[in-house]
Amino acid sequence: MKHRVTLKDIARHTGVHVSTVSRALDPAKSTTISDGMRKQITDAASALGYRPNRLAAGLRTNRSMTVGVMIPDITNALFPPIVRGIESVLEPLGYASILVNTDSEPEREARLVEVLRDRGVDGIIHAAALRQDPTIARAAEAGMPVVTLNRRIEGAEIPFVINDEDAGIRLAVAHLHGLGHRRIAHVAGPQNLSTGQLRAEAFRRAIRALDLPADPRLISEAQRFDEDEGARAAEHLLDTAPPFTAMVCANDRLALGALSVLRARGVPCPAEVSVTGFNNMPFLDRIEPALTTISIRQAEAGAIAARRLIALIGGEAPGGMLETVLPVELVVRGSTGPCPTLESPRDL
Amino acid sequence: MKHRVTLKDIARHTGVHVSTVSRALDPAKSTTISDGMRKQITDAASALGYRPNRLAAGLRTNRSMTVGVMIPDITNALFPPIVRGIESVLEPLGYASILVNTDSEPEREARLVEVLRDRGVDGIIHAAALRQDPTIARAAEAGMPVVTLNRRIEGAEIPFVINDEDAGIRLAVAHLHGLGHRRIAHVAGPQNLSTGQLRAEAFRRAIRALDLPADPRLISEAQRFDEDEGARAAEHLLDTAPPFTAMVCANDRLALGALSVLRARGVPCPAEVSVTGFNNMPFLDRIEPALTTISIRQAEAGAIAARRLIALIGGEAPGGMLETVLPVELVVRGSTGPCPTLESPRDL
DNA sequence: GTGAAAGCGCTAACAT
DNA sequence: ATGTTAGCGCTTTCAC
Repeated sequence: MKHRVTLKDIARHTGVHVSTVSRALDPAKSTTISDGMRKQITDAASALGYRPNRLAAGLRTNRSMTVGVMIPDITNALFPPIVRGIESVLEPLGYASILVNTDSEPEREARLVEVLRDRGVDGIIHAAALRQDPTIARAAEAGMPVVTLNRRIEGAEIPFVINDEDAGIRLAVAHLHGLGHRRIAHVAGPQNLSTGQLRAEAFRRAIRALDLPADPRLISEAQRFDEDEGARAAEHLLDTAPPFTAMVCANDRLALGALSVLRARGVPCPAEVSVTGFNNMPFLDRIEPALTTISIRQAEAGAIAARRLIALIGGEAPGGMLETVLPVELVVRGSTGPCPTLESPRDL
Repeated sequence: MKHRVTLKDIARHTGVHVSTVSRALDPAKSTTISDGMRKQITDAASALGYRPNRLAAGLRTNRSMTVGVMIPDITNALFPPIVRGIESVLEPLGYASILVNTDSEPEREARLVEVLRDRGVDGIIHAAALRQDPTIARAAEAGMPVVTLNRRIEGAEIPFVINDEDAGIRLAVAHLHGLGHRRIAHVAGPQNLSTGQLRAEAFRRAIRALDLPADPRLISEAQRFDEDEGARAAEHLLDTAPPFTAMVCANDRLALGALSVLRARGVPCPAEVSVTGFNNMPFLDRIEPALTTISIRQAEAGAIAARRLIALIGGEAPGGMLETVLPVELVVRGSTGPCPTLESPRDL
C-alpha cells in the first residue's frame, strides 16, 4: 500500500506551510487565502490525488461526520427503505452511516450505543422497536444528538418521526365497518413494542368510536411480529372469541399467519372472514387473496429523521416541534369483502 | 456534553503515566504490567466509565476497525440477509460496518470507494452487480483488502464468494426436463450484471447438455432485474419465440413479471407454461401459484466474505483459494408442473 | 495572507 | 515493570 498523500505532501510540493494548505482546502476558510495561492494549492492537491483523512480531522474537530443508524433488524422488510431514506439525505452531506442491528435486545442495544459513541458518531438515528429503552435516552441526555423513528421517548427532548398508527388502524376499521362488518377482531402485536401497543390502543379507540362490540376476547396478542405468532393468535381467536367476521392485524406478517390459518381451517377469506394488515410490505399484492393493508412512508420517514438529526448536530435546539407524524393510506385489495349476509341476522 | 474520560484521566487518577494505562488496558500487552497495577488501572477505568476513542487509536495505528460494505441497493430483498451475515462475524470482532448503496452506478461506486478510503476503512466487502467495475480492482491493487460477493474480478487477486449459479440453472432446467418439458425459454437478466450473464450462460449450457432446442429466440433479455422488465421480456417471448412450455427466469422478480403476463393473457401456469425463478425471495411461497425457485445462502455468503476479509486484513495472502462457491437448492412449488400433453406431439 | 506551534487521544519505540 | 518521547494527519489559535 503506497503512502497516502497528506497535507504535508502538498505543503512540500507547493513550498508552503501545512496550515496554509489546510485553510486553502477548506471552503469555509479559503477566503483568507490569496487567489493565486489557493489555485496553486488546489491544483497540487488534485494532481497528487489528495484525499482528506477524516479520522484525523474528526479527532481534531470532534466531528466524525458519521452517524449511527440503529434498527432492530435489516432483514425485516420494513427497514431497508428507511435506511435508504436516511442515506439519501446523509450521503450528499458527506456523512457516512454505521448500521447496527439491535434485534430489539436491550443489552445488545446498550452495547451498540457504546460502540457508536466509541467511534465518535455525531448523532444517532434510532428506529426503535422496544417501548422501554433507557439507553438511548441516556445517550441523548449526555448530549448525543438523537432522533427516533416509530417511537416517542417520554420525558426526553428527542425529536421523533412516526407514522399515524392511529389513523391507519382507524382507516382499516372504518373500511371494514363500511363493508358491513360489526364484530371485528384484532391480532395485536407484541405489547412491549411501540407499534404493537399503539396499534392495539388505536384499535380499541376505533371500535369504541363506532360503537362496535369491544369484547376483550376479540383481541389476541402475538408475542412476535411474525407469521407463526400471527397464526397462533388467529387460532386463539377462532377457538375462544365470540364469532367475528373480520380481523385487523397489527402488521402484514401477522396477517399472513392469520390467512394461513383461515385457509388451513377451510374458512374462506374474504367470504367469511376479512383480513387487514399494516405496513404494505412488498409482494403482498401478489398473494392469494391479495392483502388489504395500510401503506406507510418508510423512505420519507428515514429522510425526515436524517434531516432532523443534521439540524440537531448543527446545534439547533430540539425543542419546539419534536414530533413528525407521517400520513398513512389504506390500500384495499382482495382480503377484505362485504360482511357475510348469513351472519347479519346475528348482529346486535 | 460532558468531557469524555480519556487515558489521561485514568492516568491522573491512578498516578501513573498514560502509556502504562494504555498497556494495561490492551489485552495483548497487559502481560508486561504488574498484576496489582493492572487491577488498579482497570478498576479506575471502569469506575470512571472509560471508553476508548477509536478515532484516535485508528489514527495512530492506521487501523480503524471499520469495514466498508458496498451493495447495489439494500432495498433489494437479496441484500439484507447478506448484510446481516457480514455483521454477524464482524461485530463480535469489534468491527463496525459502513454501509453504502451503489445503485450499480459506476461513478457513484467510484465516489463511494473514495469515501470509504477517506474514512480509513480497513477493508471493503463488495457485493458487486456490475460486470465491469475497475474502481474496486484499483483499490485492491492499491493495497486495500477487498472481498467480492457474487462476482469474480478477472486478473486480480481478490477473493470472491459466489453462489453456484450454474448448478442453480441446471437444477431448474433438469427439473423441467424431468417434468417432460422440452422447449424451455429463458428470461435472462441484464447482461451487464454478473448474475444476469452467468445465469444466461448456464442456461445455454444446460440446454445443450440435455440436447434441447437451443433456439436463440427462446432467450429474451431484461434490462433490469425487476417485474416490469420480466413482464416485457416474457411478452416478447410469447409474441416472437417458437412455442415453449416453460420459462426459466434469471431471478424471482423477473419470474413475477412473467407470471403477471401469463395471467393477463389467460395462459394458465403451470398447466400450459411452467415458470421458475432464482433467489428464493421471501413470501414467494405465498403467491398464486407459489414460485418454484432456487434458494441461495445469502447470510452464509456474507459471513464467509467477512471472514475472508478479516483474514486479508490480518495480512494473509489472498492467493491460494480465491474462490468460494456456495451450494444452491431447488425449491419446487406450484409454478412448475408436467409438460402439457397436448403439446407433446409437437416435440422434436 | 501566511507561518509557527500546539494538541485532539492514542500507541509504540526507546529508555531506564 | 514503568516512564519518556514522538507522532499519526489534521485544525486552530496566535503571531507577524
